[in-house]
Amino acid sequence: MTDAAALRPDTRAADAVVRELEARIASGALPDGAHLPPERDLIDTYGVSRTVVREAVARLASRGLVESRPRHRPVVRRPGVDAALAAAGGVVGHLLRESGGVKNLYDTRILLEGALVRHAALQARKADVAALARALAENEAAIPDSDRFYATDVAFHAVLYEIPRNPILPAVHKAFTAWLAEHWRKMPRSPERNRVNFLRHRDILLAIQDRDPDAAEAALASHLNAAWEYVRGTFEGP
Amino acid sequence: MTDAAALRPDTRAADAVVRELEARIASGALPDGAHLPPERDLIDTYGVSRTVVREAVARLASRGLVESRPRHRPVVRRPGVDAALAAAGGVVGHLLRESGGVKNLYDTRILLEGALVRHAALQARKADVAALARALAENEAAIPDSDRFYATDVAFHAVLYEIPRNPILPAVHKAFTAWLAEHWRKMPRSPERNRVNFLRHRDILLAIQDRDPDAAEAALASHLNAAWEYVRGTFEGP
DNA sequence: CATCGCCTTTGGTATGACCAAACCTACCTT
DNA sequence: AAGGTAGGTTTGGTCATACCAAAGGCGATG
Repeated sequence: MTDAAALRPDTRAADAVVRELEARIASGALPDGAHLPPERDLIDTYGVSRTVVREAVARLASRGLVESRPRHRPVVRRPGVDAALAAAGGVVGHLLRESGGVKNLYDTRILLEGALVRHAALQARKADVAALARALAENEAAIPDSDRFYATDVAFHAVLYEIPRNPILPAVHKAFTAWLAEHWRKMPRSPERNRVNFLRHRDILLAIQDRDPDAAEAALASHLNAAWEYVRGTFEGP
Repeated sequence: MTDAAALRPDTRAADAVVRELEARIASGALPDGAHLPPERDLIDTYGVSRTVVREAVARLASRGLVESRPRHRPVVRRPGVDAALAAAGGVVGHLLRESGGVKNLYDTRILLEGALVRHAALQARKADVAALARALAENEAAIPDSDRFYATDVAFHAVLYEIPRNPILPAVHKAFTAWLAEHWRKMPRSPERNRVNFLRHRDILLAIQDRDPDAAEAALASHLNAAWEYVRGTFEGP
């Protein structure tokens, strides 16, 4: 049965199994949430050794197609945008340790989020503005509690990523916050500081309500740049 | 995200080896380009079985920290932004097959690239404008040859991603073009069509030279949206 | 009916063996 | 001496088997 692999220059038998399982997942034969057959079943299904099966499953797991917890059956996960970014996450962790890595990632975020607020200012529907207002209200209510404030802060920005209704964007936001969270936790927090950030958020919302993309972008840039100044000392010099 | 599993302690011996090797790579003890010690050496270095060593190496490979060709010694690759996006690439391939996947990715590109041309209009240095002009000239020269035109087209856009001097952005561009290339190849090409695209590129450059971000963004959006209309029929209906 | 404990299943690891490709070295040819 | 070549050695890929420990199912028990 391994002869199927012999046709391709695939010297690795595991790749053949990966493709088989990939196809079974894509075709729905292995629906999302189901768990993979036991390794010992796959052995005689594909006529390969357990070594190969295990390597194949490991590859699927690393690509986010299955989720394998230590002593459990791997669970099929139809690939989502999250999975793609989670796959990238491993390397990103290293990149952030390199000099300037955090800054580069943060700058990228500013660039993208700037475009988002412009988009919001031009395209946001009533419901979007309402969602922003709601998030802002919760943000204000959380000013005394720094932990809760951080959560509502993230939530406010998250709304911006949802407005274009492109599923890639919320996933990118989740990835950004996850990757940067470690550093942001070190940032000194206080109700006064929270209030400043809340006011910036309010400025952004007001500019969006005014349908003024330039003002919205400016408010956002000033907000994010200020936050950067506040945490930069955590990793690098001047 | 899926890091919920990260809460649990590593019951896997392989993960320990992964961390060891990761550290050796990050510390430079295993410099970029060097190859990993033979599996049989790692066995007694870490006192584990070959099974574990092999699984560990496979994990490193899937994270892009080492590059393992079938019958060769794995080569250490210090992680770069490319590696991160390459890791995501496997899943993205599946996403693009889903309905609307290509559109979502392309919209994200438009959003980001719109921000880039705005940035360019406001911040581009003389050298950047010169690079754009050079890329544009090559683009024009390639109008009769559709293959070469495609290459110079990509190169022109690439310059936009280089202007902010943030290494993440060129990598993102490479990823975008790689992921979308498959579909773009199906687009009908012709010198007339090439000329239209060249003119759009020229509009973008002119707007940047005029330091007019709104015009630059408008030109880019119109350019990319037109391209989309041209290829949409390839995957989905109206 | 809920609970507890045993037994089976199943993933994680360890050995040891074999093959084929890649690598290296020493020898031979020119 | 330079170049190429044959043979042995290294090394990754695969297989088979065995054992362990945790997870899950099943039945006995209170």
